[in-house]
Amino acid sequence: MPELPEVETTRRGIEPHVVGHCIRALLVHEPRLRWRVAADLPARVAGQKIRAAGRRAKFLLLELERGTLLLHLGMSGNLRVVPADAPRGKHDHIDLVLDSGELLRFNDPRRFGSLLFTTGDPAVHPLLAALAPEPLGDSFDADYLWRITRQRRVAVKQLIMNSRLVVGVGNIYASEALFRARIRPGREARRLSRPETAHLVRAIRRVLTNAVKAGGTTLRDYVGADGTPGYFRQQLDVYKREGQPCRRCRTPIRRRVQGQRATYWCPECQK
DNA sequence: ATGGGCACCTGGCTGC
DNA sequence: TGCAGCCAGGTGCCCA
Repeated sequence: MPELPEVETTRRGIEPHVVGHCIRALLVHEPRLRWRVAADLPARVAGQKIRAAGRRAKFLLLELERGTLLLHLGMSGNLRVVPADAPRGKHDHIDLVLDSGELLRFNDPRRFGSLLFTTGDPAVHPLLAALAPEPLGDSFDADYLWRITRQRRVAVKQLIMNSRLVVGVGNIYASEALFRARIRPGREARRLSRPETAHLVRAIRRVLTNAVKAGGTTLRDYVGADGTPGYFRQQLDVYKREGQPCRRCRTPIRRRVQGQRATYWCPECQK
């Protein structure tokens, strides 16, 4: 699913439809998500105004007057703004009914997503507290990546997908960023040179930024808040391109499984 | 502390 | 056509 660019695209899409609006009702048609939706959640949020729509890592944060809704899209989730009378489809699990006549509709075939609520500071919520810096924020720089890679023997691809080290980078953009940085995904993290850590930081930031500009990557389930797909797929250099020629050197792109996830790279360009 | 593997769930696609 | 098997954008948890 949804990695940082898809979540950010969703956030930008829903923001103008929700901020300043009041929640009329929360309809939970299927509470069995990654974590069961609390039975008292509808009563707790009904009547509250949505103050802001934020994001932390891959979580969408809807800040209410008293508390914050934490929504995660999992692997296959999407959030759309639809008219209140739009017919429900398969896997439409949750509707947030707004006073505008629209609703936020959460659809998630695999139900790996989640909807949680906290009345405290969301930053200290157990699921957010241990999260690493944002890859597009100031604290994610070459010094930081250099420091956290020094003692680690894990493959660099697995390292950049570890949300305790850097958030937002999922399986697609990990492969893409490493191609851009010309680093092989299987390299031990501690073997990266100082210049390579700088290249990798720049590559991660550039790939994520470009993907946000394109509205994210749609492989199957993902659509933005207005129902349109993301267009970054056509810009992918390696992901899902096994056997196809590298866009730089024409060498066939390779695929292997690393940490139970598919990894793609160019054996010629990446060292 | 680090790292590996499993689990959670549904559905699309491939190949026999 | 049917069906088994594999694959998929995430990540918490358990174990070594």
